[in-house]
Amino acid sequence: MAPRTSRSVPAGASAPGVACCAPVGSAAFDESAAAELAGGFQALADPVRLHLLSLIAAAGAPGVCVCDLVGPSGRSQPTVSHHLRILRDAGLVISERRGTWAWYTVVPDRIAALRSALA
Amino acid sequence: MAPRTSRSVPAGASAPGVACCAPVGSAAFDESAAAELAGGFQALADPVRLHLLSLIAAAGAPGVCVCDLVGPSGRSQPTVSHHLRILRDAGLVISERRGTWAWYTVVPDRIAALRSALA
DNA sequence: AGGGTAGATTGACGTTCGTCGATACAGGAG
DNA sequence: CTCCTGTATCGACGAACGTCAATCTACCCT
Repeated sequence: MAPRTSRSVPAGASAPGVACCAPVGSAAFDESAAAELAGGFQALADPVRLHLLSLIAAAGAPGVCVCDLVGPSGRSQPTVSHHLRILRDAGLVISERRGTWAWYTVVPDRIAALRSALA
Repeated sequence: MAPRTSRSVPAGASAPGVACCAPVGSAAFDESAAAELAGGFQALADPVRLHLLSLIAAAGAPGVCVCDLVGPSGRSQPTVSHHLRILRDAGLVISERRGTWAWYTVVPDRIAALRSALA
């Protein structure tokens, strides 16, 4: 029993031990929204990126120069650039060139969107 | 210049255009905390797991039977079991056997902890 | 123009991930 | 006890990830 397709035991579920499969009800969000959110969380799913993001966020409005991120991260400069690109592609930070240097700033709205998804 | 080790332009930084590297200040969190958080976010970094978690969360206190998760996820039963194990290892859900079936419930505190990390 | 530096890109390597089929492990039904 | 069903584990495979050395591009300074 329990026809393994979507819900089973539609209403009854009174017999003890046969009460499988409560009505899950709302399927929450669709598949594209899940992929969207997962992409955001995937950008956070790395200690180095989390560290970089915290450093950028702690700098506030002026942002942080990449030259101040390579050292604390303990990774090579290309690796830091790679992670910053992932954070930027995820919409969590934005980059701006000021002269020779590149400055990164957080996107609070994007972070808030991910936070609100964990309601 | 900019000795690429930790912060650069230690004091001077007076010449125009040489003002790189603002003081990042607080290093936010240490490395082990970053790994801890990253592990939590990594569990969320998959559309299937996000979908499963939303289904489990929508069920509330009674939880959800696995037999009701395989269908909506669109994945095979072993794959669903694999993802549920990852969610459980991350502390986001807990599993309980009721007779033949396994029921999953969310751990609100753990989710709240991840949400608060996105301050 | 020429030199020097900050940052991004490329290519390669080993590791981890997501997926499934096959199989093993429960626990109820007869 | 013996079937049967729901769930977890195992093994394997292709894809994606994190990392670095080497290289390239953009920009400032002289």
